[in-house]
Amino acid sequence: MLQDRGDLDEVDAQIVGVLVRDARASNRQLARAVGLAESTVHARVRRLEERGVIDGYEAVVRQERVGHGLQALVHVTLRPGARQTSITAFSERVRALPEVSQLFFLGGVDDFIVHVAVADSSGLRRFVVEHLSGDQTVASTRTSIVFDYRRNVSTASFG
Amino acid sequence: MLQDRGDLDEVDAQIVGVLVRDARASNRQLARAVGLAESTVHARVRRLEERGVIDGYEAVVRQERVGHGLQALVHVTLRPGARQTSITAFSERVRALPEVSQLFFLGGVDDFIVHVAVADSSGLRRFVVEHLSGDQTVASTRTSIVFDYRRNVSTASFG
DNA sequence: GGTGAAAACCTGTCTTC
DNA sequence: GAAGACAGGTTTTCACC
Repeated sequence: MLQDRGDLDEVDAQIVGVLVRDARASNRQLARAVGLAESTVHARVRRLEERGVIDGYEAVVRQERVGHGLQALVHVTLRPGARQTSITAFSERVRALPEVSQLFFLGGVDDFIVHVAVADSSGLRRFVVEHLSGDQTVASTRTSIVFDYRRNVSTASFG
Repeated sequence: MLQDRGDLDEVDAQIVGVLVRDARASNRQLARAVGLAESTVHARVRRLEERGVIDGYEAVVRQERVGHGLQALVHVTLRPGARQTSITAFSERVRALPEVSQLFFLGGVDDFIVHVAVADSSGLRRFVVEHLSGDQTVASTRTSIVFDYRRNVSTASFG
């Protein structure tokens, strides 16, 4: 895997732009979009994957349609004495929990923000108590309900 | 689009589980994974899309490889008098900005948390000043650097 | 890098159960 | 719902530019 950053040319940027919006776009669609041959865009997509610019392709699931009607952000502060190892351990453990959809490790007042999707408020309470407050390394938590959540697949970043 | 929630059967849950991890999995791969015929999983995937369980397919881009070396979460509080309309307007405007990768609308102390990806700290400062602090409806902001960010594509949620 | 062409493979639809 | 079969599209490789 090479180590270049931010040097996507026009065409790569366009390709990424299409794939971010539709991971299943065919090479033919991509070829039309950028004005090159199918085999060429195919090679470029592969290079983007190899370089790690494209890190994978995921289906977007509406959590509320899978019985996860409630989302929350939980701010977590670890105990002041927490070592590197306990931070890593906490992070690894939490991130493996099925309720967790995202984990941010932060600089600032809070050490982590955990984005969770659960069935209802009792599921949320159970999650926080069992997996966060109950952890020895956790000093405090603060939970905010997510009313609305938007992931951006904005046009502007990529051609 | 039907309106059922959380009633995925075993097979649908497995299919979703595979597609969340690899949006480009073929019907053949899915068929093998769940032990049914290709045409059958094909029909099931379509139903999942129609029901809105699967909301789309996106390529995952490593922002740091596209010249966006710095990510931050910006907590935003709007002015107390902010009306429904100004909240909506703020949300729509911010979410369309190319630096914004996610927007959470919250209940609690903060009204919004904005996840941004920018080139560097001066880009971050510019973003916050120009698009957030500068907004009439914004009362205050608090910015935290994201040291590490994990999106979860955990096995456990889906069979 | 880019290309067209060929082979292997996959999707989408239809018919049947 | 599930399955096999088929036509048309798509991916992948390759020899050539």
